[in-house]
Amino acid sequence: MAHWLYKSEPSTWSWDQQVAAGEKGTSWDGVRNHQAKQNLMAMRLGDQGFFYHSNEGKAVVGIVEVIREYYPDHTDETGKFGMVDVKAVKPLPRPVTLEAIKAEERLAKMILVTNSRLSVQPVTDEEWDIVCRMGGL
DNA sequence: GCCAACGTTGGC
DNA sequence: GCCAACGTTGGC
Repeated sequence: MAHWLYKSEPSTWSWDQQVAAGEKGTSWDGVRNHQAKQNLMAMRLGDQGFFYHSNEGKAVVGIVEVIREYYPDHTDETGKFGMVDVKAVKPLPRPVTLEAIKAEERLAKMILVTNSRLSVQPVTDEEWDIVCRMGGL
C-alpha cells in the first residue's frame, strides 16, 4: 500500500473541516500541477496519507484515506486535471512539525523538505513509519 | 522549441 | 510582508 502527503493551508481547508466531513469525505480538488496530478492518478482505494498544514502550523496533523480513485475535477475548465476523494482516519496525538522533520536526518530526503512546493507527494514506507512514531502513533 | 517574463507557493 | 524556488505562458 502506497503512502502520500497532502498539503493544505488551514485557512483554505483545515484538518478540522476534513474531520467534520466525516465518513463521506471530500474531494481533493484544485490541484493544477502535473507532478501532483501523477501522484493523484497513482492513488488506490485504501491508500493512506498525511494531512499537512502549510503556512500556518506547518505540521503533519492527521491521516486521511483514499475513498474514491482519480476522476475529473469539475472545477478545472481545461479538463486536464482530476482529483480523488479522501476521508479523515485519525489525528496524530502529537502533530509533527516541519521543524521536527527537518531535524530528523532520516527524513532529509522527504519531498516536503526537498521540494516544498509540491502539494501532493509520495511518502516512502520508512518515512511513513518514522513520522507516525514521532506523532505518537 | 527556446527562454524571458510573469504568477504562485510557502517558508521565514 | 518578503522573496526564493518553481511552473507556466507566450513571443520569437
